[in-house]
Amino acid sequence: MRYYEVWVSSNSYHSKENLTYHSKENLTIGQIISVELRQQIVIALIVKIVSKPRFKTKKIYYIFNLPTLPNHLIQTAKWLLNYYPSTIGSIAKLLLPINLSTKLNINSINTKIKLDKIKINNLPSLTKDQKKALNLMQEKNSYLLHGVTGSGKTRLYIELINQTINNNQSVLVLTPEISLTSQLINNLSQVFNKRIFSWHSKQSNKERIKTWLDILIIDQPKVIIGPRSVIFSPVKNIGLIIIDEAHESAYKQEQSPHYETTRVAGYMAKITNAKLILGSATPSINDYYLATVKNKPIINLPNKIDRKNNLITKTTIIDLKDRSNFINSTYLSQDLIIAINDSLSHKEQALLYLNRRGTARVIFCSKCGWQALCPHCDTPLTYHGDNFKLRCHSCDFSNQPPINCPICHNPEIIYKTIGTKAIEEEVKKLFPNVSIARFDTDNNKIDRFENKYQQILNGSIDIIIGTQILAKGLDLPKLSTLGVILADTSLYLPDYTATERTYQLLCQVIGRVGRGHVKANTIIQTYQPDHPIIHAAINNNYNKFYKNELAERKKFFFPPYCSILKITIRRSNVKTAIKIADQLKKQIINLNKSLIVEGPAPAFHEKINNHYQWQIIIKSANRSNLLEIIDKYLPTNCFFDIDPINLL
DNA sequence: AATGGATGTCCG
DNA sequence: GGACATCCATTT
Repeated sequence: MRYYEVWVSSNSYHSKENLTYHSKENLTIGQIISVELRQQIVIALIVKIVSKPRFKTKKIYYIFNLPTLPNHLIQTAKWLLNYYPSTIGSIAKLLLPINLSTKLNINSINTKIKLDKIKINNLPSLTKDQKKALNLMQEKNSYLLHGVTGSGKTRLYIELINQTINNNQSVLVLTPEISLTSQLINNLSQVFNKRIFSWHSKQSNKERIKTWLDILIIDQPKVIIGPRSVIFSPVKNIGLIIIDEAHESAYKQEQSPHYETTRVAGYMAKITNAKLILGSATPSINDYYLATVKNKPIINLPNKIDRKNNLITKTTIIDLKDRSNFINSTYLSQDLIIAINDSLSHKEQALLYLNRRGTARVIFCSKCGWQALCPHCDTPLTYHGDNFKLRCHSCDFSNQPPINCPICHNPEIIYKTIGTKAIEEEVKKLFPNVSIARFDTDNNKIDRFENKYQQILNGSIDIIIGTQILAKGLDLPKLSTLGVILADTSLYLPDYTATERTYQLLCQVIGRVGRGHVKANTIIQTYQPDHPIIHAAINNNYNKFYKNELAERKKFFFPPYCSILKITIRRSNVKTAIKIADQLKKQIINLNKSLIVEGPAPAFHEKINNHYQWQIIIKSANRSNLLEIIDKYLPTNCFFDIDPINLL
C-alpha cells in the first residue's frame, strides 16, 4: 500500500494540515484524484508521497486519467499558503476550481486544436511610442506599462502575445471586470482565433469544466483571458502574463485566501521565468513604489493615438459652492445642461457620472467644502445616526457633529451624497423627450448592462447615467458630453485610499471622451475646485499625484511604508465583540511593542445579519510580524485580511 | 433541571 | 461547511 498527502479542494476543510490517503496505485505529485472527506466526495491533489502514518487512512476514491497539474502552480500555492495564510481547502480550490465527475470521459476532448494563422498583418502599424515601448520590453522581466487611456496598450499586448506564441509559450491575460472583458476578447480573437481560451461569468458549469480541461489537456501554446482566478489556470510553459488595468481593486480577493493578483503573478513570473506586464493608465501607489525601489522598468506611453488631431476636449470645472451655477437644477449646472443640449442637437451622447461609493454618511460644509477629519488618522469621519456622533473608523476617535461649519460658520452641513436615482429623475424632468439609461454597480445586473451596452453603441440612448462601471474601458464613439456630477464623493470615503481612488476614477472617466471620435466637452462639478487631486486628474499629471500621495502615506504611516493586518470580530452581542477585540488588542501589544494597533472600532457595516462587527488594525513596517500574529496568536473565531485594499 | 443560543472542535 | 460537543444565561 502507498500513502499520499493530498490537498482537498473544499472550502469546508479549514485545517492547514495535509490529509493522508492510501492507494495501491503508484501516483505522482500533481495528480488529480477524488477522495472521501467526512461524508462527501471531493476533488483533490497529490502533494507528497509519504510512508505509512500512525493513524488510520481512507482509500483514494478515484484517480482521474488526466495530466498532472503544472508544477509552478503547486509551488505557487505553497508560497501562497505562507504569504496569504489561509486554509488548505481554499487554496486547493484555486488550483482545482471545478468538481469533476468520476464518469468524466476524457477521450471526448480534442487534444489538438486546429491552428489558424495569426492575423496580425491587418492591424494598424505600431506608432513610434509603441515601437519604442516594445523594444524596451524584450527582456524576460517584469514591467510596469504606464500608458494613458487611449494610448494603444491593447495593440502592444497583441504584439507581445504574438512573440510569445511564436516562441512556443502560452500567455495569461488578466482583466478586472468580466462585463468589460468581451471587448478585449473580441480584439484578441480576431488575431489569435482558436488559441483564445476565456473564462467569463456567462459560462455554465459544464462550459467551465470544459474550458478548464481544455487548458489542462491541449498542449499547444494558447492565450487565456479572464478575471483574477485565471492566474491559476492549469497551463504549462507560461511565457507572458499581462495584467490589464493592474490598479483595479478587483485584483484583490476579498475572501480567503486574500491574495493580490499582481503579487501572485510576480511570484509566478519569477519561478517560471515569464515576462510580466502590469498595464495601467493610473498605476497604484503600491505598484509604482515597488517598481521604483526594485528597479523594475517603468515603460511610458504618454500620448493618445489621435485618429483626428483637431479634436480637442474642453474641460470646465464647476464650483458646487457657487449656487449661481445652478439655476434650473440642484444637481446639474447650467454649463452642463447647455453641453447636453448641444450634444443632443448633434445626435450625440452625454454621460453623467456619479461615484456612488460616496454614499457613506460623511460630513462636509456646503459652502466652503470643509470636511470632518480625524485628528489622528486624517481620514474622514463617519456619521452614526444611532448615537448622533462622528466617528473615525480607523482609531475609533469620536466627536460631536458641529452645528455649523468650523471654518466659515455656514449652518448648512451636508450629511450624505446624492444617488443615481435622484439624478435620473432630475434628468427626465430637464430632458423629457430623450432616452435615458441608468447603470449601477449592482453586480448581478451584468446581463442588463450588456443588453444596454449594444443600445449605447448604436446610438439609441442619448443620456447615460451611472457609476463606476461606466468609467472603465468603454469606447463610446458618439459621446460628446461628459458630466461628473460630484467629483469629490470618493474623496470623502473614510479610508486612506480615498485620494488614490478619486484620482483613478476621475482619470478613467475623463478618458471616456477625447478618444478621437467627436469633439467633446467635459464638465466637472466639485465642492473643492482647487483640490490638487482633481487638477492632477484633469491634467493627467500622474507624477504630481504620486509624489503628493506618497508623501501623505509616509507621513501617516500607511502602505507602501507599512503592511496592514485587519482583524474583524463578529459576535451576536456588541459587548462580547468589543470585549474580545479589546483582549486581542492587549495580547498583540504585549507580544510585540513595536506594532501599531488601532481600534477596536466598528466596521464600515457595523451590523450584519444581527451580528456586530468590530475591527482592529495592525500596522507594521515588517510584514513578517503580521504573518506571525496570524500564525500563532489569532483565534479561529475571527476574520482577518492581510494587505487589505481599504480599512472600511 | 431544562431549554436554547452562541461558541468551539474537527475533518486522514 | 456542517455535525456534534460544550459552555452559559435564562426560564420554570
